[in-house]
Amino acid sequence: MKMTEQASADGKRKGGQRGLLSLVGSPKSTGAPAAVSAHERVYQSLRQRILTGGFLPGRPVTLRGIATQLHVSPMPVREAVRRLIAERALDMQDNRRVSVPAMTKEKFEQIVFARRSLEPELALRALPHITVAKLAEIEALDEGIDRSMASGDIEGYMRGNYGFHFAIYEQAEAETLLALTESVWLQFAPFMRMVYGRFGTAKLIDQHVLARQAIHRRDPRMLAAAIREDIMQGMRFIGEAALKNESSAPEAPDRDIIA
Amino acid sequence: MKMTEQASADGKRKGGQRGLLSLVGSPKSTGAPAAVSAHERVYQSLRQRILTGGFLPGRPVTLRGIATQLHVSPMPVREAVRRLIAERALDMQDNRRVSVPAMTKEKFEQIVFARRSLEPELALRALPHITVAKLAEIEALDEGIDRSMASGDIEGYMRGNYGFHFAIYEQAEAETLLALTESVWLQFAPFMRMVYGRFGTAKLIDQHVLARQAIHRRDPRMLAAAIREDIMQGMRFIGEAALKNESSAPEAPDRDIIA
DNA sequence: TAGCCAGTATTGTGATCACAAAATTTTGCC
DNA sequence: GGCAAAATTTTGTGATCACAATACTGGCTA
Repeated sequence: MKMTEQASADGKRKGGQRGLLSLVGSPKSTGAPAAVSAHERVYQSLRQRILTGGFLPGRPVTLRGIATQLHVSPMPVREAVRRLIAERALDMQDNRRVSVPAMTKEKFEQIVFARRSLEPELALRALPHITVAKLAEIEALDEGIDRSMASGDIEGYMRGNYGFHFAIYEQAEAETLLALTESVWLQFAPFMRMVYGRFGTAKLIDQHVLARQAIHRRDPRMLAAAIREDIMQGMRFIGEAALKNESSAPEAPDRDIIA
Repeated sequence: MKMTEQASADGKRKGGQRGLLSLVGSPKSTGAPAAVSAHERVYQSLRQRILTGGFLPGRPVTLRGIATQLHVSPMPVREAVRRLIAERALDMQDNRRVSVPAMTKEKFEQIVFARRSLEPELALRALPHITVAKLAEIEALDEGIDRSMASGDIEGYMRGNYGFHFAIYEQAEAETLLALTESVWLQFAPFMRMVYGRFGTAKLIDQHVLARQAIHRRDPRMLAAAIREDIMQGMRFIGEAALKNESSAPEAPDRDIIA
């Protein structure tokens, strides 16, 4: 964990400088060229990193550390981190230490429930709006996933999997439900990454083919079932794998959840 | 609910001062006496105000304005507002103008779906953990609601209604699902308030009695049904009332309440 | 060797300043 | 009088500083 190219570490600088750090984060969905704020770029960058498992749960994430890595002052980092804490992607302990929270059995089970409640519905709502061009995009994404699985590229797999699901869900025109689902994904992605890191992606089966077929046939019932099945299969794999070595969690000091 | 003892409104102050303004916000659930940060107090204050409909949708909420009202610098307000934006309780337009977002038909429908998906489940999970003492609390809350309804105290009604539901849901020991639900409530509360402001609370029927009976009888099925029914009845009332004068909202008078 | 304790470095928090983009008000012109 | 353009104020954003609380490190004692 080292930081290349320290900038802005020098002395006096006047406020309001923008436009540095031009190629860090890509906006979540649209390709808007508009000038986004620094904290938005920081947010997107951290978000991407969380979704691909770039943070080890429990390992502290410091404002100044991120700031230096991203060549900004601590200020925009504070706002981005605060936002991610609100989305429950990050967690601040009473130490004031910020980190990706550890997974617990209870939390995991709630996440599965939330996914099952929300995602099939999103897919259902999306179906009528998925154009053939969009379907082609989705299929390309899925083939990328297969390549990542074969080559053991965990980060690529996770990015692809997220992309696949949300390429569908985003068509639902249901921002409110989508936002809830995004929060849920942010909460389990780091854990998913840890499990894959330990057990590899080789044993994974691509459950997306059924969903692709369902979209192609415009079959709502089949699509909802496929998504539901994908969730259950994937989460069961992760859950079981994690249970396997419940034994020696190096530093999992039985954190019960205090509001 | 006003803020006595203005502090820190004077000029120059060095950084890092805590502990002024000690009795503004009450923590969300626990009665922890710990020293909470300023932005936490600001957050709780804004949150309470949003949940009781203290902000008019669309009316801009300025950082410095809130800061002055709450006797803090703009800094903790920034963090609190950022957090509420992440929870979708507030919204920032591309003008950078922050306000409570307006309700749309689509958003409303998604909120109803989310509530139906999450809240009966929370009640179900809560049931085994509700002690008789807790039930007494819940019933007292409900009786407070009746009084508020009768006297037309909209803010009291809304606070009571929130209290009633979350007194139950908090017993579910399901923080993850609870957080999702809280975000949903933050999104429809201001709209709810607007509708009640126009049509009053007199026509409301207290649907909570069934839930109270279900808890008393320890009947899970009945409890889930009662919650579901409460959601549907309440949301239908609001939805229909709002449809009635789809025309134009006649710019309600200036209300400046500090939670 | 293990345990503790002081000293140091690091971290989050809050305040304040500077600046650009908006919004708002005032002015100027027909 | 009406309205566009200019001047002013307000607002969000980012940087920097100060400070208390926490984490870390080294050396010391038993």
